[in-house]
Amino acid sequence: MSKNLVIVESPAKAKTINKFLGSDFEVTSSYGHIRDLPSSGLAIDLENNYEPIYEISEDKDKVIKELQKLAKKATTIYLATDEDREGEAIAWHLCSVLGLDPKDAKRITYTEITEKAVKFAVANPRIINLDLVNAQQARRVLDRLVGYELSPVLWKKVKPSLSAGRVQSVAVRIIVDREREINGFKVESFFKLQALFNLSDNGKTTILKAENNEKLKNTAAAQSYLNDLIGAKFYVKGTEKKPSKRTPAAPFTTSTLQQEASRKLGFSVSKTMVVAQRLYEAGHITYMRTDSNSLSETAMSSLKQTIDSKYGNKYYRHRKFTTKNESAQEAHEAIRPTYAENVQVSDDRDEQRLYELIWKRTVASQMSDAELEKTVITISNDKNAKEFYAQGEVVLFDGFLKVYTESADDEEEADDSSDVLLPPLKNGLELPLRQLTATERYTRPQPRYTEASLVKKLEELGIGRPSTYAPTISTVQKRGYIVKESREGVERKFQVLTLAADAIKEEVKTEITGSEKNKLFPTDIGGVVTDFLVKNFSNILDYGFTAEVEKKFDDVAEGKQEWHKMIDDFYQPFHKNIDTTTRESERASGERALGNHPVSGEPIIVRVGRFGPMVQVGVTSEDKKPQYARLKAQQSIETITLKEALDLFKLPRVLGEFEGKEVKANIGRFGPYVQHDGKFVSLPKGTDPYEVNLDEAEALILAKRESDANKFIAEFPEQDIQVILGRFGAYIKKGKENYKIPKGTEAKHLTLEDCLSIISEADKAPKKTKRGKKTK
DNA sequence: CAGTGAGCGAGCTTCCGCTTGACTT
Repeated sequence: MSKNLVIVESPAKAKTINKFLGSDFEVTSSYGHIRDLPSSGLAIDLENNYEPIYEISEDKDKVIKELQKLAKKATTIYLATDEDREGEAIAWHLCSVLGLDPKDAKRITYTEITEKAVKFAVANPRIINLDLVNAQQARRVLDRLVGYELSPVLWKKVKPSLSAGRVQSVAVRIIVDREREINGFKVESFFKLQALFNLSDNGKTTILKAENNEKLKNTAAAQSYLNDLIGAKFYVKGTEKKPSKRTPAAPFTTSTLQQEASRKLGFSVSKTMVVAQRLYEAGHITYMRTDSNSLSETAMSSLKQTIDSKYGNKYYRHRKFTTKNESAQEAHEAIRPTYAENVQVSDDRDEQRLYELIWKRTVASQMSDAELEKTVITISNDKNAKEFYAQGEVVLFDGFLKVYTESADDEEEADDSSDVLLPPLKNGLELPLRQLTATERYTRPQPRYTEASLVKKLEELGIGRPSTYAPTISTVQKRGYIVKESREGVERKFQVLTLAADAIKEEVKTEITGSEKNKLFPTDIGGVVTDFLVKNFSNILDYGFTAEVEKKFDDVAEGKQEWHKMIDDFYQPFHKNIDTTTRESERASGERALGNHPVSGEPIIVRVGRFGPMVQVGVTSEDKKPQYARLKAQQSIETITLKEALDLFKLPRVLGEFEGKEVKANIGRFGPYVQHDGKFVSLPKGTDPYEVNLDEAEALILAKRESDANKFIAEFPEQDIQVILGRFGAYIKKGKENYKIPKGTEAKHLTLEDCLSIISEADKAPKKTKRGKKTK
């Protein structure tokens, strides 16, 4: 039987294409890359022109055996991997594994998955583009050289197991730089003005809100401003109307989907990808790792139908979005619903919500502009030349806004002027002043990054790819360079001056400022590593480094540059720098002197030690050892003060005696605790070991005793079996193993026989094996 | 994950970019 074999990258895609091609074709997938550099060792032959030493990727043995089997049966093999640098390389690796000649192989590509496009591709194969393959090899080799030569320098000079790379190190730097910008930001206050007027219309009185963009420097300026307007009469000076319009955003790419899912649904970057993957595999959306904004012709015509029938033809507008990003490779379409007519696709709440987001964004992208009208009323007075402006904006035609509005990153205080309909007012109409306020406001530094806004920044810099944004974010957190945290704000006072009924009133109010939710903060080790790398390898840490090497990869792809030469030009100076840095550079610990101890006069320093950030008092001498203390969770060696550092030596604290035994508070490996009579009790969240008093400690000790007493529901010592009430409910413990109790079983009533049968059932079932790291 | 309360001592750690699965002997 003669058969044609088509190999794509993704199994879900294979399934779809299989439907288009008849029974003469078998479509299968490579599951991404099939060969790569082994994870241990450099695997690049430096003596032999940087020849990469590839091996079949772990866990790809089976895939390859299957491919080889199918290839043997096939008369023609089509390599249909993605149309980009990585896809071309996969096709090339497939040639070597399947014994094909790349100069003779049938390589096919298409940017939209429709029957027409796929059949056309099959009818018009080309051969492998070796220049493009070499560009990929250069990319791969450069990343390996950078990553595997830089990381060991960090092991020697900072701490073992750290990592550095072209992408992750710049990602960390972005966060570190921003944090320092925020720490160095000088907050200034100013006064903002707002006037409220009474507006009478047929006996009904409404309030007209007006502002003035003047910023008053200080309290005195605000006082004199209000003073000048005591007794003033206000008039309408003029009304101006301006039409404006808004256009919809482009359909989603991976990066914009991650940003919107974060803002609108509160999804982390990795959650978005997991949920999108499920929608993709179920056939509800197109591929979710893409950098392209464009929609296929077929998708656009089905969107037209959906919009016409749901909202009417005047809501439809044909739009073609081009991808702005220079680094985009556009091997896929934008992320869109596969069938625009489907609105409800899943019973899973997260899947359905993400799908709706994608649906709305895609549909809106083919809808008409929204037409708006902005009205500005200028208000003058009889005392001086100051003017106020009342602004309103109304939607004349909603267009795409009927379906979707993109949200913004910086959630500035809601814009008052939007959606306010201003009545037509005659010039010269008097507006009685209700009140005029000058409110103290504060300047704000740039906001901290969220996972999603970091992805946006990386994409702007051309760093990383759709398939790596989520893994990169998780790597920098796993290495301990960055933490995602929420932090509580602090109270801040602000003044409010109000002019009403010809009198000025002054008040002081308080607000909460600086609270953060799920933002990215650098750790001290992140700061130390960034400083070390910027100092010694500034070119690689440069925000533009990736963009620069990408240009060179492009030259290789276009056949204008030989790849070994390109790598050699980079590697020679880079490796020399690795050598000198290893030899000459000092160990980096971020050490900073805070001053001297107020009593003993000993020097006090902070630095990152083997177990993390710490304070050291004194230095090692013959008769004295220095004292150490760890920094608290949200403290940093960059910002801690001398006083805060000294406070850290208050632990362990002796709180007093309870039942004749000492009660101590301290912080241990598992967080803060109190210790009494040889027993440890963890402090609950919000209880500070520096503040906790004896009464609170006693209550905690008694509560722990109580829960310990209830902990053992049943015991069968003869079999070493216990039924224990744990944090997540009751469970069975035999020796060192733990066993779940089946749902619906009362733990209290378990007999020894019940336990034994649960245990033997569990032992029979296949054990969940953890996805282990490669072992040789 | 099922309950702990230190302080390595030999050998390993690490990159970026494609893609999903999680076994028989």
